[in-house]
Amino acid sequence: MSSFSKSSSSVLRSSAKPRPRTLSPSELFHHNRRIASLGRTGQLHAARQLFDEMPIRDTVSWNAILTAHWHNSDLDGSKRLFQTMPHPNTVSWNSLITGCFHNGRPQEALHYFLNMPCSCRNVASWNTTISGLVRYEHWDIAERLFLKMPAKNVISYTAMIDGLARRGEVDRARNLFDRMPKRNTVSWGAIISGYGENGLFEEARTLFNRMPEKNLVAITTVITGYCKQGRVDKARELFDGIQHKDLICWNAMLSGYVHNDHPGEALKLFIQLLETGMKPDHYTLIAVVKTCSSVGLLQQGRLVHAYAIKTTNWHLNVSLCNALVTMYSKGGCISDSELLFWNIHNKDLVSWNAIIAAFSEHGNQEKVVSLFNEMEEDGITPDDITFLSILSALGRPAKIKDSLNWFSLMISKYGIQPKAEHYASVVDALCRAGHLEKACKYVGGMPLKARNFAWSAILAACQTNSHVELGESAAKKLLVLDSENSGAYVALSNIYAEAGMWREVTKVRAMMRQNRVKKQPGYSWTEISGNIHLFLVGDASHSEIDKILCELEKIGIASRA
DNA sequence: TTAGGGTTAG
Repeated sequence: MSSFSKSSSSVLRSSAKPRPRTLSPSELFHHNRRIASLGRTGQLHAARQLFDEMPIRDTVSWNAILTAHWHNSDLDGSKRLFQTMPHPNTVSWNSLITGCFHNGRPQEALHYFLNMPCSCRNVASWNTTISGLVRYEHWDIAERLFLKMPAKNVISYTAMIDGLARRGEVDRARNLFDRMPKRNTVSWGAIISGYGENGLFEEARTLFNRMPEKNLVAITTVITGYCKQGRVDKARELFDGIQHKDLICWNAMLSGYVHNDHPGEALKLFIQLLETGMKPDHYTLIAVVKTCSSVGLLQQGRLVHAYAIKTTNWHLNVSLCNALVTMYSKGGCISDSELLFWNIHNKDLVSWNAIIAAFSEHGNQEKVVSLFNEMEEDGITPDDITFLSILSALGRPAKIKDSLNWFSLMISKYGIQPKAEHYASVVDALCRAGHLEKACKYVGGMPLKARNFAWSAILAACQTNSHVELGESAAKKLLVLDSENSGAYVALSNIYAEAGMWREVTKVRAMMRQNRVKKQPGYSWTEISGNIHLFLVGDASHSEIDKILCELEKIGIASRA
């Protein structure tokens, strides 16, 4: 009865053409393709509507809608479809496994793989599972499956090579590469990238030279390798030689400039990229935001933020948000930083580290600690970088007891091995609190690698406290570790000058000349209405220097004399 | 319709 009334009312309501009761094979094919494409482009609702309205469906239609659901973060929807679909095939199982991996559920993916009928498994099922496990760093199970799989193809070998290299076992990866029956450009790319990831740039370059057909992916890997070595000019040479560059390649060069502190080149390259008509993605924008961050171009950074909001319809990438949180903080706008942070839907460890570092740099100790607690309540486990921000915050103003407590908590409760920077933060706190002797004793118990930072902190403290004797000893220890440390010479010379020990000042300067040490001049800059104003110590070349000095005099930090 | 390599954030 109800079905009768439903259909009759729809007949009465609709003046449109009656819905066809079947589809031709070609129509079915096109409907299936449309569902897949809508699913891939984030239009799950439209995909589902089309699927629901289809008078007939085949397994391909079911697989397409199943994939569309997990593609749009609805893994449970995919699972329901899988249970109700009439004839699940190998592709249905494989798609579900892929969906589990894509939605952060590697255990479930493995469960489906192990429970699928053996007759149903094909080489893609094995490969999907192995590469997914590798992505989640479940190395041992991945390797066990690889050894167990009945017929390996070039994709299986490549997935395993990638896995071994990511695990840091690049020699084993190379061994597998040498033994694999057939190689293609992807396998070559995987091993070259593996060497690059492990910092073995020479090996990467040698293999690249031997590669039979050098494609864009391999060239991009080598560009990244050069940039990681700091050889941006070599990277640029390679980049300029590419005829048809894609966006990833542009992004690699761009972030190479950013990481090597060449903001001017980065911005020039970004403009060139825009001139090609290519549309920047979040990788591009992260590089630009970092550039703005490093040179204080807050207004331009805001424009990038607005552009990202507009082009993604507010679905901002989390890494880009993290970079923006840092940018606003470095630009002095901590409130914008915080506002943006709380609006990130899927905050990750880096997001929390970014906001904690922001408040740490702004000297807000209470906020740093309260954010740390909220982070834990949110189920995020802190890492060494989180603790670095906390320790750094507790040094200004110095809270010795807290600093030492957090330091031991980091080791005992969280199992994090302190790095040089952590020790340096504690030493810095001790120095700032005036406990210079205690700080020196503390350095004695530190690993050798960490001492460089620590002696620098002590030396700086000696300078502010005019502690000549300790300063001398700290500088000597630092210079034994790093004879070209210009900061050490300058600090020592300043300590002597402050104490009126001019003969010693002359000696230090002579030592600097002898060791050919040069002090890099320190610049500062600010951005006003899009113009950059650059300042150097003792520099009076600014067009409005008189006004500037007048203002500085008013606030008591300069004299026009 | 399912599987492998290159560019990210603190």
